[in-house]
Amino acid sequence: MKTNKEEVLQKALAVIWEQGYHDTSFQDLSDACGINKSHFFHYFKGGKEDLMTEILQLTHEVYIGMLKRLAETKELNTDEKLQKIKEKLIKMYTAKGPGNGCLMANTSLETTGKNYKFTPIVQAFFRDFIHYMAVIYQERHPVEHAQSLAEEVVQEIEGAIMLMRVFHDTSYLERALTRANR
Amino acid sequence: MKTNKEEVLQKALAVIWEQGYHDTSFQDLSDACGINKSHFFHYFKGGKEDLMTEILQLTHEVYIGMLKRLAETKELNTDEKLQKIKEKLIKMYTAKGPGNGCLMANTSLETTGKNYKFTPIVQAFFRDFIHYMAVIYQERHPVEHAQSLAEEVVQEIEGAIMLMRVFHDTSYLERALTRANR
DNA sequence: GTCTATAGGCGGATAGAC
DNA sequence: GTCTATCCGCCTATAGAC
Repeated sequence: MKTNKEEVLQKALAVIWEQGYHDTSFQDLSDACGINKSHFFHYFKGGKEDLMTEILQLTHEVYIGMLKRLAETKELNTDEKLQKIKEKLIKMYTAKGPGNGCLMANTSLETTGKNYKFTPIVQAFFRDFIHYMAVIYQERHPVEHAQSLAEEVVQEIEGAIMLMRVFHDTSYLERALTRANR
Repeated sequence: MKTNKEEVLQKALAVIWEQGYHDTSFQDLSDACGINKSHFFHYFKGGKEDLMTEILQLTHEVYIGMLKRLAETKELNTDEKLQKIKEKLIKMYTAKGPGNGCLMANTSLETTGKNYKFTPIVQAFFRDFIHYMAVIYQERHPVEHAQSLAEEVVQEIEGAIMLMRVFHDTSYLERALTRANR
C-alpha cells in the first residue's frame, strides 16, 4: 500500500493516544496504518522510541503552535483569546471522546522510572504551555502574578483532563477552562 | 525466604509505584521481594492484574482512611485540618522523591483503551477524595459550593503532582496545597 | 520502498516436586 | 509454602528478496 511518513505518523499518534505507549504493539500500528510491521523500522530507524519521539514533537507543534499564535495576535482582546483557547482545547482534548486524556501527561506517567528519552520533550511542552498562558495573563496582571496564575491554570486543566478520563465526563474540562478566564 | 502476603504487597507497591505497571515484570518484583517469580501466582491467583488490584485497594485505604479520619474528627478546626492534610499529602506523595506521582492517576492513564478492571477502583478513589474534601469545606461554605471547591482543589493537586513529576520539583505540590486552604 | 521470513528475548503463567 | 523447570506466545528488531 502506498503511504507516506506524515500519514503513518498521524495514524500512529491516534492509536497510541488511545491505547497508550506500552499497550500499542507494532502489530496494532501496522493494522491501523495498512503497512507492514517491519516498514516502521524503515521510517523510524531507532524503533518504537524514535516513533514516539516524533509523535510527541508533532503534538508539541500542534498544541503550542496554536497557543503561540493566539498569544501573539493583535486581532483579539484578552477575553476573546481565552475564549478561543477554551474552544480549541475542548475540541482537541475531546476529539476522540473523553477517554484519551493528554498524550504528554500519559506518556510521562507511563514512562516513570526507566530510561526513556521522552522527558525533555514533555518538559518543553509544559514549560511552553505555561509560558504562553502567562503571556496572555500579562495583558491583565503584573508579570510575576501572571506566571503563577498560568501555572495554576495549567495544573487545573491537566487535573481536569485526568478526571474527565476517569469519569468519562467532559464537563470537568469545560469548567476548568471557564475558570481559566481570570 | 520467609515472607507473608502483606509484606510482599508493600514491596510490590513500592516497585510498581516507581516503575509503572507495564514496566514492572515479575522478575523485578521477585528480585525486590526476595521470593520466587512463581510464588506470586500462589498469593495472587489471577496474576498481575490481581496483584495490582490489591495494591490499588491498599492505596485507597491508606489515603482515603487518612482523609476520612481528619474530616470527621472534632478535635481540630478547619484550618488545622487543612494544614494536617497538607503535611500528610506532601509526605505521602514525596516519600520516594518527587518522581513517582500519584499511583491512582498513573495506573489510570497507563491502562487507557484496553480492558483492564482497574477503572472502578480508580473512580472510587477520586470520588472519595473529592467527597471528604467537600465535607471539610462544608464547615465554611454552603454545600454546593463546597462540592465544586473540592473538585477544583483535587484537580489542582493532581495537576501539581504531575508537574512535580515532570520537573522534579516538589514546590508545585506545596503551593497547590497551600492554596487548598479556602 | 515494500514485502516475507525469522531471529532472539522476555514476559506471564503453569505443573509439579519437596 | 517455597522452589525448579519449563511452556507458550508475543514483541521488538533484523536480514534480505523483489
